Amino acid sequence: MFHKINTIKINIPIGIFFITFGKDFKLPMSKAEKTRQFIIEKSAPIFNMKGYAGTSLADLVEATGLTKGAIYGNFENKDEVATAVYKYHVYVLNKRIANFLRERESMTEKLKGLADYYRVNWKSVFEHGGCPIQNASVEADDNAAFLKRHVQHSISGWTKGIAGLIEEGQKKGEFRKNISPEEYAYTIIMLLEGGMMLGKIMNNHKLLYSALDRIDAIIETEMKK
Amino acid sequence: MFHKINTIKINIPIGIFFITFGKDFKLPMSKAEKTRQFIIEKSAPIFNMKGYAGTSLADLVEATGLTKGAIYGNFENKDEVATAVYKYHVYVLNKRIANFLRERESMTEKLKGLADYYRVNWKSVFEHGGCPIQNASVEADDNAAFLKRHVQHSISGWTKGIAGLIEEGQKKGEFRKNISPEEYAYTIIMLLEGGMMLGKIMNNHKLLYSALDRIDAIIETEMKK
Amino acid sequence: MFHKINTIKINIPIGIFFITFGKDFKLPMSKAEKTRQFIIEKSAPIFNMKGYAGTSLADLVEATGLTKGAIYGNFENKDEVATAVYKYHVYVLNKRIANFLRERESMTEKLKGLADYYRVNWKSVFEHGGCPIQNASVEADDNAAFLKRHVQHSISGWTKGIAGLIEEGQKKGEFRKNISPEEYAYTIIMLLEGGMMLGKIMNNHKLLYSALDRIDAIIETEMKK
Amino acid sequence: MFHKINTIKINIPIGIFFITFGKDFKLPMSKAEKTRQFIIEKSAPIFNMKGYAGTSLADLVEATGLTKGAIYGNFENKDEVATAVYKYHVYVLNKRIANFLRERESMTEKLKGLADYYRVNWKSVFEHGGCPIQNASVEADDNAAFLKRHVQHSISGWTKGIAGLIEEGQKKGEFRKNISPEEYAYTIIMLLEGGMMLGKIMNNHKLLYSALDRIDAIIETEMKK
DNA sequence: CATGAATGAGTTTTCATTCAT
DNA sequence: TATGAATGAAAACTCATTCAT
Repeated sequence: MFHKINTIKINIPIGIFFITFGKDFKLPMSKAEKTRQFIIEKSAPIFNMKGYAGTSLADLVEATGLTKGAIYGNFENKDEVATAVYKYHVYVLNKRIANFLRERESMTEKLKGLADYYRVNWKSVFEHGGCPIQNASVEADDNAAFLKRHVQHSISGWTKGIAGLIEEGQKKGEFRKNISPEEYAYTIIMLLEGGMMLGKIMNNHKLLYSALDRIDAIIETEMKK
Repeated sequence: MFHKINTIKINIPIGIFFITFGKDFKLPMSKAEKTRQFIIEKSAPIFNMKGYAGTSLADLVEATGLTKGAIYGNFENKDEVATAVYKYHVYVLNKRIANFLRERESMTEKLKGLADYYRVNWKSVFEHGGCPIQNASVEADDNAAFLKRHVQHSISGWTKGIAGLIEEGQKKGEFRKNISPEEYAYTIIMLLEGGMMLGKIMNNHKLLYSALDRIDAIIETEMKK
Repeated sequence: MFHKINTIKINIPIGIFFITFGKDFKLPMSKAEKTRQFIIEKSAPIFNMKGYAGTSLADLVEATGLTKGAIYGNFENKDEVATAVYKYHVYVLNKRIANFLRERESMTEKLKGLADYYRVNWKSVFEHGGCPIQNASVEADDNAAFLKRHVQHSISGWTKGIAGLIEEGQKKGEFRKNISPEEYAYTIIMLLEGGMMLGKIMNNHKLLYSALDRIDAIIETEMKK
Repeated sequence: MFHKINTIKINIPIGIFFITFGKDFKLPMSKAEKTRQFIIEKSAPIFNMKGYAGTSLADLVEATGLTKGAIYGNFENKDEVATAVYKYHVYVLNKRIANFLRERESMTEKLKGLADYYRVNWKSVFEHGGCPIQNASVEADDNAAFLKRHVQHSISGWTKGIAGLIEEGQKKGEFRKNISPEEYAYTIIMLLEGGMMLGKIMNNHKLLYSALDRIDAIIETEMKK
């Protein structure tokens, strides 16, 4: 569980990603923190499926079984719930991917593992409303402006994580030295998100797979030595 | 202007895209049709920026200067306005791209022109809320279900348009015969949408450009003979 | 058809009832009169089933196939339509009962025929919303005040019709001289309306029949010599 | 006051009527229950005078001094308010009649007391919109269908109450054994409702009295031994 | 700290009515 | 006279938020 995010920030590299939340350093959670976390976890799928504007406090009351008062006791307003939920989504995604990649050793394997993660988990992702970063990205841009900087931050983080992997691979001699790690990181993310979008709306995971295959091909033909 | 879309459907190939709206066959518009069209055009940017759930009838009243009654006199409900607006967005986008590509002769040029269109127009697209297909795609999937089939239809149409171009290029000997037109069409769309998403949320059109450049590279290295 | 009700009033005794509309003296109807009459006839069942407050102009538009403008061209407002419809209901009811009683010769037969009319026609009456006088009576009293005097007038008319029958029977020696025709008229109406109300709401026409049987019994035991 | 009607049902014979609400067993009311009851009591005369379709939420806001939100916090929708109000009307009517009859000992006296109740209270009943069962009966049948089963239920209840009285009288030797209690119960109700309807719309309580007198006469000549 | 109850401004939609054509 | 199109007020209902307890 993540908590105390406003008071204590600990950056621990887990696998490839720098996770901004404690892991082995969990402080015992106060009741308030537990409720806060409970609200976040129950609200997360709702926000991801209905969007920020489409989710009402009544939805959150239903999802949590708590009262509006309880929600407002733990969050200043709906924006703050949405923000916490968004951060939670990113945290969970990062952690899951980190776990998924942990046992892969070479950077090539780790990078390809990113695509594998979605090959394995596409169904669950589709069913829970798709990629939270994509959803937030599209809605935040004009309508839920308070989310924008968080989305930017998490995309930056993701980019840095992937670029770090590539750099590591360059150091280890797996990848060519003359490629831009950041540029390839962005390319991978674009394909991932583009594939996710098409696959989900068209009810056809093969479209996502096609994007993932292209990522593999890029690694194989453009990045590997 | 487009009108009579329900009664008279004329498929005219404009450039690469088959546009489903009259062109030289415009009937004189009734007052209702004019008002309907007026509402659609004034509402279009609002819906694209605020999303379906984020746009209220009061927003439409403000944008159009008409009364709620007038809007409900011309549309059955908010869904129907949103649907008409979405179709309008797709129509306009198709028409603009068709115009943009008109003078390009080879299929290679036309295909690359698609990327060029966004190189030229990214700013205006960003300012008006981004790609309407992307926006609708993300929101329609779970929250605005009534839009989903329209989004699917327009993505299919777009795919067919691009695939048709590639086939034509294959016939003309510009492109390799052993590639799948549809698969490459989807790849191009994914890169476009992925690049659009990243470029917009990060306030950095160079990220979009990077996707567009990769489209060019794919044409050059994988498609051309 | 009835028409010109505002300009020419002809009281003709048809059977027992004095009908306030022309019968053999129909003037040729103007187009406006025809439309007016058409609106009344099509609206009549709607008002009887949904009530005055529950019937909207949209309902009338749907029922008539005409436009709101057409309705407002022929009636000053919804009240006036409702009033005309109410009068029409009363007229039709009176006429039907008059027809039903025409061939009965003795006043006893005519009086019992009133009950018979409902024994025969209860189903159709139930299906079209029940007794229009009862409906209007209940609604007019507080909510549709403009109707009240018309309801009073028609109940008076109905009372006078029945009382007239009884008087005639007294003159002919069928009925006792010492009973009050008006009082018995009211009693018959009360039983009719009470039976109608119970029968309809309980979905049980036998309750209505029970009221009708009591009317017969009263005639037999209290009125007949 | 009545409350907890859904959780605890206590049937106590009060006079002739079995009342389905606690009497000496009142639990302390929660604030919500108090507000709910407050809304019901303030809304009751409005609904009885204006009818279901004719009563708007704004009317209820005005009558209660509460906000729409407060009303919707205590009732799911307008239907539910109307239903609760109808039940309240029936409850109050039953209780008042039960009180009125309490000290009468013989069943004959109780039965005649029913007519007496209206002889005494006709004015107040007229002023508050008439008989709520009649009003609901007429409107529920076609327009406010959700009320129909409640009206049927309360008419059944009323019938059973009166029939029970008659049976008791039969047992006690007051009434003839060969009459159908239920049939006479219905006859009494019909006369009551028919008289109420005529008396109210004609602004003439003597018409109601005439129905009440006939009830007395029926008891005297047909029921009593 | 959480609840229950309320607020008031907001939502979408429908109303009776009007009026230029 | 009838239509098509609009109005503006009102309809039912929901929203995010507050606060006494």
